[in-house]
Amino acid sequence: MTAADWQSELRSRGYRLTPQRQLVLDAVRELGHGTPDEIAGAVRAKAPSVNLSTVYRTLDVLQDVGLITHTHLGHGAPTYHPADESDHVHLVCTACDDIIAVPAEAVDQLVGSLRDLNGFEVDVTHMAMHGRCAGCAGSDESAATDEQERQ
Amino acid sequence: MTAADWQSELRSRGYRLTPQRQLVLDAVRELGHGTPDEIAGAVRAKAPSVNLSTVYRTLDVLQDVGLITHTHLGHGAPTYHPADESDHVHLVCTACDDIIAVPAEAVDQLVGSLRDLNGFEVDVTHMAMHGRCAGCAGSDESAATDEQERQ
DNA sequence: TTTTGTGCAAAGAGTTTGCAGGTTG
DNA sequence: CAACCTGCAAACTCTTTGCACAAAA
Repeated sequence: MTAADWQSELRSRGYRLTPQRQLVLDAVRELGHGTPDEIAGAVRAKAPSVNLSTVYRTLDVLQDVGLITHTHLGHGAPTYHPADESDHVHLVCTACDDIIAVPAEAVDQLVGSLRDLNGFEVDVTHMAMHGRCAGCAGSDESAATDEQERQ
Repeated sequence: MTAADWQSELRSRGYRLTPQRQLVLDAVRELGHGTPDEIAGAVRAKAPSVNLSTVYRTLDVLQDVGLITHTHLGHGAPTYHPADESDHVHLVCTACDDIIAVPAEAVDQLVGSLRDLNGFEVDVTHMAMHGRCAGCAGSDESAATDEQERQ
């Protein structure tokens, strides 16, 4: 998407073009993915005066316009990323906290069957799926289960 | 599970039996599912002096012992429920906030294919799946997409 | 020049933690 | 009576909001 594109995207929805909005969008694209806090950090590297609350408000605007989206990996802050990024599902290992991205096609069957059975249109990218990765599922079951996990 | 069962479950793990732990477990079973706050409310109906932080600590203990588990429906507080409850996946509609429970068997194929492809053992009950329910997916697409959703 | 956006500070939800005193085994 | 648990208050993370001023159209 070119600069003109996102600018007109904002304008057509009644939003104004501000340097802060450009900076936040740039930061999300630079980082690829990041929490509001990380994004604010990247923005502040260029413009130290930009406030955190502005970052939050701007993320909402950019999301409303459809330029970015967010995913919940767990209990913490969500991660924002450009909306045009290839769709993928996040698998979070509750034992080692590793995050694995798998192409959305891997869960096409699931999406299809939920649509057929319940008419429910799942957005698999919005919430991560939790479980145990290959390494942790194979190794000592009980030890890993004992770990603190508030996710 | 009988009273003796959960008592020995706690004891065998080195935990002590306290009235607070009994009350919290009872509350979770009574409610079927509830947030820490709701559970605290139910507990306080019987014992007003029980502190919220005790409820949090107790939920951790009961979960560690395997008597209860929790599910994340979205951005807010998690919901705790008895561990022996029949497994189901939660579908959360981002348009109308409706929550639909579907049997875990409905996603068996997904679990199987992720295990085969990545060796990843998904716990489908831990995180809800977001999307649009039959009613909302069918009706006015754009209007619903405009809604505020921070989940 | 009207409307929208920003910075700041304060407040809000949800959760954790240090500590002194109380309870369990 | 030793180890553990609880209540309380404070702190912490993440996010939202009211308001006065600044900037965009």
